[in-house]
Order: sequence, then C-alpha cells, then structure tokens
Amino acid sequence: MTAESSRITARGGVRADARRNRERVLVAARAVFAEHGIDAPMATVARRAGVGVATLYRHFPTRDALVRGAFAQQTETCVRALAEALAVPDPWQGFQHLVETVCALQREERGFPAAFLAAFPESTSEHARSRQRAERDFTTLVRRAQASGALRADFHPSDLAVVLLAHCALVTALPDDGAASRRLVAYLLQSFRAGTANEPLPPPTALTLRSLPIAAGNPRRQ
Amino acid sequence: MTAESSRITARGGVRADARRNRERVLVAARAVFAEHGIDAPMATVARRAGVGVATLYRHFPTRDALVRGAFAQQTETCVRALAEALAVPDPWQGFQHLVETVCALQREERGFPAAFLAAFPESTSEHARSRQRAERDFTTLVRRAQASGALRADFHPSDLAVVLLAHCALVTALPDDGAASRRLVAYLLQSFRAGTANEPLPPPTALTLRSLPIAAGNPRRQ
DNA sequence: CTCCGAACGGACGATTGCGTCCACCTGAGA
DNA sequence: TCTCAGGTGGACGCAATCGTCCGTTCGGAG
Repeated sequence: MTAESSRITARGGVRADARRNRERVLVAARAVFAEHGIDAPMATVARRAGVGVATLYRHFPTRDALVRGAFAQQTETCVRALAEALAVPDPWQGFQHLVETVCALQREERGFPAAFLAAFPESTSEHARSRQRAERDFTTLVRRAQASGALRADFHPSDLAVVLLAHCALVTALPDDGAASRRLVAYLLQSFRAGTANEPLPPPTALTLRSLPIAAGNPRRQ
Repeated sequence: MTAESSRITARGGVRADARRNRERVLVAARAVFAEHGIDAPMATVARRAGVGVATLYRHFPTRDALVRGAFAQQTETCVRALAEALAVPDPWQGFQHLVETVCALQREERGFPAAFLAAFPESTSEHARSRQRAERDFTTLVRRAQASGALRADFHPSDLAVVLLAHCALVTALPDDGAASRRLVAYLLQSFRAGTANEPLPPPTALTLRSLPIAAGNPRRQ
C-alpha cells in the first residue's frame, strides 16, 4: 500500500510543482537553444527556467535527454508529415510537402535542426525502430513519385539527408527571416523535379559575401 | 644603424628558426583544424607543431589570426579562381568553374569552409577592399552569364553565399569522400542553369536517415 | 670566439562549464 | 493541522582551456 499511496500522490504519480518545473525547463531549453545553439551551458537553461541546476539534472540527466525532450514535439511533427505526405494523392505534391514541411520546421525552431540531425545516437530500441520505419516510408514516397514521372529517376533517398544537412547549416547560421532557407529549398526542389524548366523563386536574401555568419567549426563530438 | 643591423639579421629581418617555426605552426594548424574543427585547443596546435604555446601566441596573437594565416593560401586560390572564371570565354563555363572550384576547395581542406565564412569580421582595410572587389567581380560574372542566357535571370549574387554556407555544413559534418558535396553542387548548378532538363548526377551518398553526422549547435560567437 | 637580445618552452593563475551533494522547503495524504 | 517523502536550490569539487609571465637557449653580428 505504500507504493500505492505514493503513486497516487498526484496526476501520474508526480507532484504538481515537479511537473510544472519540468515544463518550465523545456520552454527555457527551447528558447536558449534557439538563441545560443545546442551547446549552451546547462546553467543558462536552468537560470532562464528559474530553477536550480540540480532540478534540471534531475529531470534530464544528460544534455541529450534535455535536447530530446525539448524537441520531442517537433520530431513528432516530422513523423506526422511523412504520414501526411504518403496520404496525398499526387505523388509529387506529397514529396514536395514532406521536404517543405521538414525544412519549415528546421527554419522555425532554431536549434531543432541540430537536434534533429543528432540522430538519437544510441537511443531506445523504440526510437531506432521508428527511425527505421521513417526511412522505409520515405523510400516508398520516393519510389511512388518516381513512378509517376514527376521526380527524377536518379534521385536517391539519401539525398534527403544531404538536403537536410545543408539546410540545417543555413538556418543555424543565419539569424535570418528564412529567405535564404526558402530560396535553397526552392532551388533544390526544382532540381529534383524531372526535366522541367525553371519556375519562379522566392526573393533572394540580403546576404553579401563579406557577410556576418560565422560558422563555428564543428568538432566531432566524441 | 641599430635598426639597420637588426633588420638585416636574416631573410626579411626575422631569425631563421622563427621563420621555420612559423611555418611549422601553420602546417600543424591546418592539420588540427581539419581534424578537430576550427575550435580545437590552441595547445593542441602547438603540440602538433612541436613548439611551446607561447611561441604560437607570439606568432599569432589571436585564434582568428592563426585561422587567417593557416588558410591564407586557400583564400588566395579563391581570388585566383574568380579571375580565371572571368577569363573563360564561355560565360556559363566561367560561372560553373568558379562555383565548382570554391566548393572543391571547401571539400579538400576541411576546416577551411568555416574559416572562409568567418569572413574576416573587422580585418584590415586591405582585406575589406579585396573582399569588396571579389564581390564586384562575381556580380560581373553573374551578369555576363545571365546576358548569355545560360544562367537563369532570377539568380542573385547573394545566392552564392547561400550555396557556400549550405555546402560548408556538408563538408564540415561529413568525414565523407565528398560524394554528398559533389551531389549537392550538381543539383544546384542544374537549378541555376536557365530552363534545362536534368543532366546526369554524380553517384549518391551512402547516408541513411539515422546517419552519423552530429551537427553541433553553432553558438553565435560574441 | 664572445656576447646580446630575440625567440623559446613550460608553468601558472584565471575563467568557464559540468555534474553532485546536502541542507532546507513544500505539497498533499491522514 | 501535522507529517514526511519527495522536490528544490545553490555551493562545491573537478576538468579543460585560455593567455601571460619568466627563466633559459641559441642564432648570428662583431
């Protein structure tokens, strides 16, 4: 009965203030990651959330856990987008929808791209499974679009990774309104489309060659 | 005469061992930056060069100075590529040559992309001038290619920055043989070409969605 | 060969971030 | 209201990196 009583203390067995703090930490984490990148000090997140460091560590033992928690919702959206894409009748539109949705997500939630690409290194078997499944579904989407003749035959599913990786850099490096991102995506989608002429593009960016973005080197995390 | 005598001590007024060490530091810096990213500890560079930390700092007071020194040659190559591109008779080929050369450089010398994009924030007026000039020349190259009808009319010079930034991420993140890079560049160049059908692509990468590259967040350097 | 000062290497203090420990506080069941 | 398990915050010890200081070494002019 001891277990019983303690488990019922509150909604889901977690004390109300604990649950509230967890939420505050997640909000703060998203804000801080967006502002300072995914490597921002844990203490910064804690301060922003108005909690102590220990509290943060109790809820999320590792930085990875925090990152995963912070962007769980966005990851969910990606999975949903894939399902939606497969549901769209026109194969090309489905493909386009997927690419644009994921890129838009990367664009809107700064910090998410890196989190997304961090790729759940070890992760639970559940994550591995869902990821594997996403890959299979995407391949299906590609084959379907190619069969319809709208997607060029030599497009390879791995090209999606190339696109996302490249696009990631853009949105991470630019404090931008997203013009650069939209432009890159438009260029690429036009290349992906089987043998078409050029279509209109979104407006160009205000970048100059002597522009600001300092792309910090990327030490291999080991 | 004191100035005279000290200035003539050696080739260029610098002691022989000093000049030798400077060179060793530069070589080490390129190697270390390529391996661990541009944020690698200064001490690592010093150790690799077989010199003390102080020596490193004496030759290059700041990390920026070191980075700039290490990749001066590559920067020079970029400038030369631009001149070459303008010299090519066929405007499209000139344009293509430039994009491919710069991207190849980014690909070959890992660490250089970030350095290149670091964009000499303040830098000497000389650097500023040479950069401004590069921009002007590139615009000329673009206009010429557009006038010939080979480059799509809505290509904007700022798109080069978009390409380089995106491409930078790819080569920085992937320990790759360059397949992804070549593929991205090919896709983009096809999009840039005015109203053409698809042309053959380099082979796809071996990336999977659950792939390795961890794109570290990129805290705005401040 | 002798001597001077430029160049050298390594130690050092300062700064910053990480993750844990412990004493205090509080929500909620009795 | 009372009680206490679980929650909380901040201080702390540890590790990594930075940039400087200082005593020593060695190139090269006379």
